[in-house]
Amino acid sequence: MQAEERQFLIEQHLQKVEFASLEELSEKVDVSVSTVRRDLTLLETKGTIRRTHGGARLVTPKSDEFAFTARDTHQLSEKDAIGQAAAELVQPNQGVIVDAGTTAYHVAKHLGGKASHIITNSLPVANHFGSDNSVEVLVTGGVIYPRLGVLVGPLAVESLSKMHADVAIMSGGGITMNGITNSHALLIDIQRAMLQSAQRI
Amino acid sequence: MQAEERQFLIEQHLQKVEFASLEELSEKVDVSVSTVRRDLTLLETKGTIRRTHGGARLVTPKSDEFAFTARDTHQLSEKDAIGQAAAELVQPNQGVIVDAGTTAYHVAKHLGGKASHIITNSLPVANHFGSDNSVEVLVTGGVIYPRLGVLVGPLAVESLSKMHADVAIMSGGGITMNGITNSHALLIDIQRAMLQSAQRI
DNA sequence: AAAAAACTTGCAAAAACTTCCAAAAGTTTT
DNA sequence: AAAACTTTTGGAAGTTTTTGCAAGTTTTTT
Repeated sequence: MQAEERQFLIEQHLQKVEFASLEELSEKVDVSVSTVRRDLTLLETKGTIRRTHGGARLVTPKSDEFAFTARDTHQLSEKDAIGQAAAELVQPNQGVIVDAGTTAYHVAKHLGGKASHIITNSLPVANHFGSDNSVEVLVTGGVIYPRLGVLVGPLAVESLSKMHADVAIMSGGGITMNGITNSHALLIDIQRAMLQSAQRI
Repeated sequence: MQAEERQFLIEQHLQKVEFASLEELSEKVDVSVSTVRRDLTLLETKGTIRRTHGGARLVTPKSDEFAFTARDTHQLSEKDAIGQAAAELVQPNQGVIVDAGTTAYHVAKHLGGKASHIITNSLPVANHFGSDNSVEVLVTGGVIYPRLGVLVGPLAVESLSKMHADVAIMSGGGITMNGITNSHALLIDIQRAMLQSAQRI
């Protein structure tokens, strides 16, 4: 593979996952970490990415429109690690429901080329797969909950009840003795519907 | 094989794969690497290609991004003018259905703060109003038609049939003696549903 | 404050590039 | 049809670039 092609791949991969570790990239393009380092410094001077300790991240986050991505810059590498780990629980060619929420979003980023179809009520997730031909993305209907990019309301619940998936990736606001909780009332109806429609949560 | 034919093949191959190594090209056109090198320097002066270490790449990357926004850069000011004019046909606090398509998108941009609610199956339109509290945005469900960001399929049609709006902003692919036409078969069902659900088209 | 992980710098091996040359292929002249 | 000439091709020699590794330094974690 060519140096330029490699750099292009790195850049492209970062556009998808927003953050990537050196190891990850090294493995992805099959060269030593040293070379990836050199590529990253090069791409950095070009301005498209920014180097960080242990990896690199995109300079201009992909979907900046939603408040959720703004919150999202904290603990990015941790969330990314969670995302990667959770994505590994999904078997190839399974159908996956992806909840709205920052953590679920990070899981979704690692689902490209793995899941056969993805069901979501999250606009950021939908956007992320907008030009990815490898997965079929089903968007539930609904009204947009401003600033979060979540589709809510009867239409969302109703359409979810007609769908089915192998796995549902969901995130909760907190954990109590009685189970997982969430604060947004509108979201609860939807999460209930998701629980109904998936085999494994 | 002729030299010109060979160079044409190289160019054509690069148009497909964007990047190619010397080895790869040498094998493809069955000449030595030296000759490929010479061909590449020639093609480079011609301007269609750029040499790189170990190979060559296309000058004009047919790069990924939304086909939507790519198409969209052409005649931008004209489309914007159309958008503004069409948006003026909408009365304050009306409900508006917005079609997927670049022109309809430009109309939508002028609808903020005017329409009371917007119904759309276009992800770009949905994103545009994602953090706008002045309008309620209803997104139809459906599967994402890759690269265009349009929601299509039965769910999209079905959900549209349950909605109602005062105006529908729609765009067609062409105009014939028999009426307005559109090429994408999947989109036609949706447009029919939109026609049913709006008072004025 | 020590240990681990990640980074930088310098270096040697490997890969790729350029230049030059002789053989092969193609043209023109005799 | 042969001879003389031009162009193209493949390869060799020497130079430059790239790559992976090791030693030493800095940053992060425990």
